[in-house]
Amino acid sequence: MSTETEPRWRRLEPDQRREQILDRAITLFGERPYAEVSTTDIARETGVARGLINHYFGSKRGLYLEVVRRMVTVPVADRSAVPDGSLAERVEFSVDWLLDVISARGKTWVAVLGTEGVGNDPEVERILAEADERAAENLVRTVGLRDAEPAGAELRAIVRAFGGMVKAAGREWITHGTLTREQVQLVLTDQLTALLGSTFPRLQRLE
Amino acid sequence: MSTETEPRWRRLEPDQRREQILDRAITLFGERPYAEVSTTDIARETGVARGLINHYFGSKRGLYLEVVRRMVTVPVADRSAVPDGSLAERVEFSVDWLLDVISARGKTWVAVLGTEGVGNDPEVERILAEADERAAENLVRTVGLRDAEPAGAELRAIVRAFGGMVKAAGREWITHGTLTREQVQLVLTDQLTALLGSTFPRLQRLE
DNA sequence: ACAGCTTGTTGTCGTCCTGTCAATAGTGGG
DNA sequence: CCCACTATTGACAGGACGACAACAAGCTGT
Repeated sequence: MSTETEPRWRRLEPDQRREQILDRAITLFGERPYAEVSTTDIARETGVARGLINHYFGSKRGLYLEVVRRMVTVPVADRSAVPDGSLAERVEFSVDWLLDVISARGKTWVAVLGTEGVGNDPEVERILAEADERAAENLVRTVGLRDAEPAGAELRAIVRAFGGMVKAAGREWITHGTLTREQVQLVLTDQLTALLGSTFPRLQRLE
Repeated sequence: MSTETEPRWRRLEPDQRREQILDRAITLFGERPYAEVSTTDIARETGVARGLINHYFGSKRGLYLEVVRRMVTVPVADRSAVPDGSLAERVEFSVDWLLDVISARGKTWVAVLGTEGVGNDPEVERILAEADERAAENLVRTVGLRDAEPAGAELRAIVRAFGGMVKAAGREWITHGTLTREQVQLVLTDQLTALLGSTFPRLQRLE
């Protein structure tokens, strides 16, 4: 009779375990509001002791911030595929690429950026602001406008504002189904073209 | 020696007490994230027993939903002051009115709509969706477009999307100070004019 | 003025959640 | 094969939330 010394738990690399917990947390935080998700739930579903969460992330809040950080990280566009044509063409390409990203994340993306709520949270705000900034910079470069040109700050600001419309339009498309992808594509392309080609120059003259 | 029988607590009208608690809750939820605000805090600052909160709002979550509902309620535009001129003029007027509203709420408004986070909360989402819808309807009427015209649903959808840019632009102006009110005014007016006058007609032809 | 009654308000109790920490047990290296 | 390292556990203490029964403020009718 072989004495089965089956271990009660496996010892993993810190990064692996960390990732494991983070994965479950992303799912759960995407399903219910913050307060409704207990660290006990996350631990049980991950199959680890609750204390391990605190060990890796410090606190429930720390884990939450990691989730947010992970979810809002937007991939960088492959700039080699950007056409050399007119502004309108480059804008069209960029918008299409943006919608691809949104489409790929689907409902998960909505669970992140779809819900706004009351509750001043400086940390979360900072994370989201940085993500927006990166996305805006990325878009500006992809479209081919010089970031270093005068009034670059204003340019990025209005592109960030445009980002707000991208999110809202994405929600109309993905969650509510009130607009088709083609319609969203048309609206955003039109708007961004007008913003960069017509409004932005006038904005500089305004000062 | 007059026996001072000073009551330990005053008995208020339900509506008054409710309002009192709600006021403090709005302040506190605006300062810290949901989990950091305890009902004990709210009760202490309001000067009532903690149990009273549960009596009036059922649960902490119930109180929170009331706060959200209260904060996102957008006033209705006074339509008698709307000019009869061209689309561009009416748009300009509407945007100016919108910025007045935002300006009046200031930092409080930002505390509400500024923070997005992870956490799928159907209730909150519904409240915000309804508020967006009302704001969109309101804007459409103010600008003078017939709501009943064909493709009214699409029209409201893209106006709701535009609302996302209004919020984001408002944040740039109010919190970050990266845009002036005049700049925001110009951007939003331009964008909305293009959206309604040029993009929307093409959108209908798309189907 | 006073007793009675309505109901706004309190305080406590049980349950659950979170953060800390010492103890435990996988497991790779010597 | 065994030991040291450390990933992981389990228990403990403080605190938060929701439920509920008891209490008292203040109006009402006499």
